[in-house]
Amino acid sequence: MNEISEATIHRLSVYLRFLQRIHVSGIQSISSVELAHRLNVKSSQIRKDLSYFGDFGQKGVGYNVEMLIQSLESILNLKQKIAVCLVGAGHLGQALCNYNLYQNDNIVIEAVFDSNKDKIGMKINDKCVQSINELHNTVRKEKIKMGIICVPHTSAQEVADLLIMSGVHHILNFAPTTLKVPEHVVVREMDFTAELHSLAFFLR
Amino acid sequence: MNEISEATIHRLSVYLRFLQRIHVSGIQSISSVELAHRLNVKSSQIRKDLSYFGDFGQKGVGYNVEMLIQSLESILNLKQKIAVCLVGAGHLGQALCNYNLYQNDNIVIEAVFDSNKDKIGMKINDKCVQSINELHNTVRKEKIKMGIICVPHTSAQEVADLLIMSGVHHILNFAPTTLKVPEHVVVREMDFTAELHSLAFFLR
DNA sequence: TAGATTGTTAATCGATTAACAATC
DNA sequence: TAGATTGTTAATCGATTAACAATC
Repeated sequence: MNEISEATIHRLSVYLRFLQRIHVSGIQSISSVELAHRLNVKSSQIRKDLSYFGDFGQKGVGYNVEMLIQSLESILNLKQKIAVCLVGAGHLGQALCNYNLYQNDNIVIEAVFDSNKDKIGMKINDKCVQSINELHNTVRKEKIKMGIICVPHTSAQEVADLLIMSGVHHILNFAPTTLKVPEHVVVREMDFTAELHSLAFFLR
Repeated sequence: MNEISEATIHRLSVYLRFLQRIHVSGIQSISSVELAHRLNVKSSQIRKDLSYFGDFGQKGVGYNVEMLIQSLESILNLKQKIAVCLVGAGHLGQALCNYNLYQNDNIVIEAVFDSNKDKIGMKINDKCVQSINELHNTVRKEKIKMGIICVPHTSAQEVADLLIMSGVHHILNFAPTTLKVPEHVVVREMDFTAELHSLAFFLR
């Protein structure tokens, strides 16, 4: 089997989101051409992405929306609850906590940490902000699998090291800095600044 | 000349950020090998990325940090002020407004819009939240070139259309939805959910 | 001069796309 | 059966990397 690319996985998530929405609005079947048209990709791209994981369509007919949603959720590991922690309860961290409310999936922020004494004990979206010193214990107790870093860039590496030491090997990094991590750790960078710079470049 | 890829531009921004930091700490020269090591890329990647735009290094010596910063800022169009507007003054929008304070570049949020009457008139980081009805006029008056969308996914397309109609053709979209835009419009998606799903996939 | 490092070429690698046989 | 659409192959396209001559 060929390696599954990050780009493919990213698109599967986009497909899933769209399918969930049309499912709610009552659409029961869709073709790769129609899906491609709505999501600005090529239909062959969609069929290829799906083909890495199985046969989900029916020739001459298309895909059953409900069934494809189930399959994608299963592929993406979204059938079981995934406990996540968030480090850094500043503006962005608080926004992300609240944002999560809108999601209809099983990825749940179970703990929020900060190093600032003024923030500790504060309630955000029903979660009490804990001291970063609690991180190691809470991660174990709550079986936390993923970490979201929303601290200033000056402490992001330190936080990443702490997460990894505590057994969290899947990290979403909002801090504007490049993290150094061991090979087995998976990091995704949400690089707001780089995207703005890229837009600036294309202004001409 | 070959097409410059989006990936290259993204990396230039990452290089720039790192160089700015080491410049502050007094480092005056760096080689592509050292830079590559710190930023988890290959040194030949860095040299190739730069080669699209000119010769910035000195053989046998490396790159002058100050000079390379100037060159990258110029390439990325960051020498002049770029006026940006933000649509959607919810938690995320507010966080981004404040976040911007930390940036040392010329990309400045000049206006904030919302459709919610309770939000209009509110002050965020010294900017008064304006009604979305003002968008068209303010964009012209303030010469706004880029838009950041932070509204719920249900109104994101509508906001994108309004921005484009008002002359804003460079959009950073934080709403979890795929926008349909004309070919000449540049959109970057900050897809928080897709990144989380991608991490979920790699949990195994 | 010897050592270091660039800029660039050519090779490699991987991802996207078109095309079509299979089949509902 | 005729029309539609999948799953998959092979071709294309583009991006990354290794290697090295040039040169500081």
